[in-house]
Amino acid sequence: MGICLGDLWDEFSVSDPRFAELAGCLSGARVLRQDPLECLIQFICSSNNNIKRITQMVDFVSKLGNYVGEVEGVGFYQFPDLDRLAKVSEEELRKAGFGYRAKYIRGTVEVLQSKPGGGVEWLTSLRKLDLESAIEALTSLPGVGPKVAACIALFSLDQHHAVPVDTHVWKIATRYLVPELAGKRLTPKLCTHVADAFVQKYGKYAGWAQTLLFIAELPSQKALLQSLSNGTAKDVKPPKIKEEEES
DNA sequence: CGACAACCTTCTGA
DNA sequence: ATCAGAAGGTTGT
Repeated sequence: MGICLGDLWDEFSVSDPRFAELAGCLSGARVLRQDPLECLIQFICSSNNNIKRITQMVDFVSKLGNYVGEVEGVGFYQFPDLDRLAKVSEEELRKAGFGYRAKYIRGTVEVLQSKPGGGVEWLTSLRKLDLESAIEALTSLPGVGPKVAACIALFSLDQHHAVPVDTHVWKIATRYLVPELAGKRLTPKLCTHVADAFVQKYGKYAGWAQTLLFIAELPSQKALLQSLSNGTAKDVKPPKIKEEEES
């Protein structure tokens, strides 16, 4: 029954030689099956944003939930439920640095709360829909466009062939998958086109393929991959420490 | 449909 | 030191 992770990477490697080298270094990579509400809120935070700030924002939301415990000096919290999230005002979120995403979160929480059978139940029920319907439902939420919807579908709704197309994936795609589109600007239509191309090439687990290609492209991973192939992993430079001001 | 500006904030590179 | 530009997009026109 279950498909083995190794088999999956091998399968991708057959249809794409580039995978062979990547899968060697990142063979343990996998796609999480996140809690849908947590995933939704997190990816609303991610839009037009950088990883560092996204992390701060997600930390803020997490700490609204119940404290679970501490591991190696790091505190952990239960992700807040819908009712808890509903108690946070747009202003509080803005003060916490959410910017215009504050009203997206507010709006989405409100829409979810208005769902007859319950917002979380509604979200979870999207697992039973086909990808297109799930995306359509998700994009009805404020702050959720095609990219964020695809992320939620892939990372929490069992839609393994959902392919989130953002600026990174677009660059990857125009380099390896659809070179004829290089130079063009990313429109919603081309978004779909790229996603389809991924599915055509990698099949029903296309989202997993996209994820591996994507993380291999992250600067942090690139440095690591580079050092691994050089055998200089121990020479990776530590992150730069902020200089103190003299006054 | 496609193009384009606006949107919060933080960080980076020239 | 300063400042445009980008950062895992979405929305409205």
